[in-house]
Amino acid sequence: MHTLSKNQRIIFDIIDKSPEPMKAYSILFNVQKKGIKAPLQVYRALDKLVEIGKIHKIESRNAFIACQNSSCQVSKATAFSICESCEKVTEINNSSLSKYLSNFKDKAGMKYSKYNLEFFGLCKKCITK
Amino acid sequence: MHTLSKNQRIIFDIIDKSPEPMKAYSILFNVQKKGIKAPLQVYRALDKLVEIGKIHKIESRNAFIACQNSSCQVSKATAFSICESCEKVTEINNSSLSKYLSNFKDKAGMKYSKYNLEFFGLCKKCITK
DNA sequence: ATTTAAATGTTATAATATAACACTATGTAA
DNA sequence: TTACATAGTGTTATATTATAACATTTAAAT
Repeated sequence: MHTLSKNQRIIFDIIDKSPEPMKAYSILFNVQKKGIKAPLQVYRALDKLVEIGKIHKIESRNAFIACQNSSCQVSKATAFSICESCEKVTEINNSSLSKYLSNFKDKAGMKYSKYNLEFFGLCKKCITK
Repeated sequence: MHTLSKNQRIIFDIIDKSPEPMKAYSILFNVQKKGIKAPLQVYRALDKLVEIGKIHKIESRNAFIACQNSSCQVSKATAFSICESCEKVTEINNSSLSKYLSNFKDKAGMKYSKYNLEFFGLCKKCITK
């Protein structure tokens, strides 16, 4: 198991505690009191945390959330639901979906090693508003 | 059917002719000779073109490609394959996949109106290298 | 013709991300 | 335990991506 470095730990903890995806500069602002002063320090930690699967990047939002799936060691098969009204993001952990996508082959004959899926819509709360 | 405005036409044409996804500032550079001078002119056209489904944004690359699918009027169900070596991007047009994803419901009870899927891997050419 | 909506042009600036370089800590293997 | 390699840190500067605000023009709809 990977041991997080000091900066990686600080940055993972703040993302993990956040109820919503965090943007890099918001993370930076929040960790300045802990001595992390420069964007690059944040981005380096983010890169590593993504690489080892502790966090995921929500590409359509340029934001990061902690992995919700304890068995997820690397970010090679990710799916998220995103509410376009309240911006709540949830990691989807559905074995039927992941099986379907992991086995998907298209006619171009590409060998896929990774995928990322983002669903957009309205969450339960926002539907009724 | 939507008629493109002058800037929209210029910007669509250059994306449509490009063999690979184009980034906004690369588009800007290429259309300066046609009188489009400012980033905002490009972004406004891109926004509109995405909205009407003439182009798609490849979120993981911050780049834009013309829609390959003549029946695709709006960008509400998109899937792409991306070669991580040569960066070739292809729009996937697979009815089994789109049916599966359009009908997908997860336990959170969200109502999905849109999805975007990106597969990553190596294309045929790059596998053999 | 008048009104409305959509698109344009322009300047400035915000937000996101990386390059380059010097240095420090940690793990590993002789 | 020293040497060596690898990963991580700190820092300044800068590149890249994207939007705000406001004035004006064009196109479409009544």
